[in-house]
Amino acid sequence: MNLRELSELLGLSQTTVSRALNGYPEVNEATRRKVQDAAALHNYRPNTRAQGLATGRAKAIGHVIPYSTQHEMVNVIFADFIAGAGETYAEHGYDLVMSMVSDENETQAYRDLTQKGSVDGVIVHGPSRNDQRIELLSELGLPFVVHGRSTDVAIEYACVDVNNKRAIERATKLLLDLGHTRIALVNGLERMDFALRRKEGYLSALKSAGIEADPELMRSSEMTEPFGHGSARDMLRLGAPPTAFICSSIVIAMGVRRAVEESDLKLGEDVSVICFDDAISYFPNGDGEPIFTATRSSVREAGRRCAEILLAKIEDPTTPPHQELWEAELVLGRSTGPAPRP
Amino acid sequence: MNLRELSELLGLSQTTVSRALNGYPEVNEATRRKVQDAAALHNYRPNTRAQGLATGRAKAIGHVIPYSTQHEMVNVIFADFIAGAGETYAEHGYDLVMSMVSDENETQAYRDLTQKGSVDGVIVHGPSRNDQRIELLSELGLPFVVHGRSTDVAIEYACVDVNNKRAIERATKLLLDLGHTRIALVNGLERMDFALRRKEGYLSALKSAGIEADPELMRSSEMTEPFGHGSARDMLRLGAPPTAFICSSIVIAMGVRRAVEESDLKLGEDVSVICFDDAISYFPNGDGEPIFTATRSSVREAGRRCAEILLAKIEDPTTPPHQELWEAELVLGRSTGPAPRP
DNA sequence: CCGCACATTCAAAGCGCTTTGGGTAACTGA
DNA sequence: TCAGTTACCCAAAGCGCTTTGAATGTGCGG
Repeated sequence: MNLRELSELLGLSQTTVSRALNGYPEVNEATRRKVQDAAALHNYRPNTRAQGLATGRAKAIGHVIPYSTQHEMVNVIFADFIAGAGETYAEHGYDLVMSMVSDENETQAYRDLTQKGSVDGVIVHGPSRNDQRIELLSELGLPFVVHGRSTDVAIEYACVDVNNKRAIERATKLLLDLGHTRIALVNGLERMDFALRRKEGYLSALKSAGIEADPELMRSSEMTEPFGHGSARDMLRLGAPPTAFICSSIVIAMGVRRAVEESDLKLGEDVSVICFDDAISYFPNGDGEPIFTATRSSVREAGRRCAEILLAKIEDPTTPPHQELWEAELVLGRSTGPAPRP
Repeated sequence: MNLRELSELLGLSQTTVSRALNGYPEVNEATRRKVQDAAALHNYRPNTRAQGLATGRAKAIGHVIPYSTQHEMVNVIFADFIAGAGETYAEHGYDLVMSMVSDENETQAYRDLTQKGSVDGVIVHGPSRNDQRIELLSELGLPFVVHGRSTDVAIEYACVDVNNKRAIERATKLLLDLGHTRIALVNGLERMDFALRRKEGYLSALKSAGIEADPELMRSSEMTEPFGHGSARDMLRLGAPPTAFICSSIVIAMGVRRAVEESDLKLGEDVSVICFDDAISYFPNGDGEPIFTATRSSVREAGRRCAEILLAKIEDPTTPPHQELWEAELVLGRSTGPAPRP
């Protein structure tokens, strides 16, 4: 059933039917009612492509996901973000289109997306320092919101980010206050902006305490469980092992915990762990009392918020770039305790 | 730059330009070259919506994701599946569109998708027993592939599934052979077809060994870490605790391990664990020797395969529904050992 | 030199929708 | 009664592409 058929059925023009359904005022309420009923009855839904072609809007938001053996973009965190954003899209009648592209084609992918007109805007994931995509997108004039931030970018852009530096600074401070001096940082890939900022926070807290950072206690990589495990295992074998770990993700923390337990050490006693908890739905940080002491900020909520900001920007392109910086809460769990006596 | 502009620029008709770019034979090779060069130079990309409207194909595959507080569809496993499917889509020039819908609207969502013509086909996720979506989709004539299977569905449909029953049957058998008799099953939601089949495998193996299933040793829920943890903790407190666990997911297994360690028991000695390992990229089952003994089947590979089958079906609608049943491999890790002497 | 086949190219219709720019009829006030 | 509104509805253009059907030019055998 398309518009023409429906209008013929009703003995009305396409114009009137279209207007009736889209809530325009210049149509009699009785007529509108009739049209709506008929539309519902025949399960009429306007063809998106035709509608898009006519209006110039795609009613869809793009998420460009580079795939490579280097870095897994489609991960646990991403999944939760998508879930949050997706709900918001749904509420506003937008679709989510994911474009997987091999890394080297990412730039082209944004160009294509704009040219092909298949989306009204995009979300930028996993910004690195001085991320080129931001400049590209503003140049292309495609509305976008960055999940995270990018240091050293001159342009004003919309984003939602957690105060990563502050969060990890506080976490480190807490461990220092508990008497720990050998504190390890098991971080995400340091070309990611969030990882850089977290490292800054870590370093800054150590510095304030007059402690020199030990390169042996800092690792960064893809945030998987085995990475956490391997890092902790190696570090715990050092001559002067750390008594505390800061992990950039709960997934890493789970790996660290495994290594701790394998070494017959007790979490929260012999070794303290604080992680950054993105409140991932499949890895809630315990059901009652949190397992890990953590800096917490819901990535799902971030997804929702990014979507809202982007949609607002699309509805009214004159809105200035909206930046939002969230403070993570520091919640106490069972994984931290005073530094063990030497 | 659109087709008209490009053709005017070249002094050719839109017809010729379109044909040149789409590889039709009735255009002079020299002309084609010129057109292609100009297109590349001006970064011309046909507008998807217009193209879709003209051809009747959307060049996009839909994934309908119900969101509810009941069940998290967008999870770790889903993310990896999407990654696999997405790569295949990309290779074939297809986009992936995700529609989030509240549960109760799922049926309508498929209807809408068909009507709106925004996708050429869909993937059905997480089929339950006698899943209504299958009938609906064949009725609607929208090509689809099911990831998993649905017991009690009369219609022939395309799917890619793992032999869940057989896999868990073998896993249970292994534990029985190792001398375990109190074997727990920590399963996914039993309205999911895969969970049902796994339970069948579990029960069938127990039965063959003449062991009666104990309801206290069977749990099923959303497959989160805390669920695994809680289940194992409770069961280990029983008068006759299990000496082995079968977990429907590596995520559950991680929770079980936590509970085991909290009880000061040793994994692979006091308690054995076998899990179903979907080879999720963020939770590889160890880097060298697997952590968990596991029945393994890559969900990402399944994503790829589902996509291929679906695209083939779309290219040639006459292809009969292709069903594919994979056997999971049973790989030995460090989490299993002989049953402890009582 | 003619007629025919073939190779190229083009104009125009159509995909299903929105929206512009009228129309027509009914209603208003003088 | 009549001009001026107002309310309602419509025909047609246009979004950017593909594709049908026709036109043009070219080369060939006769």
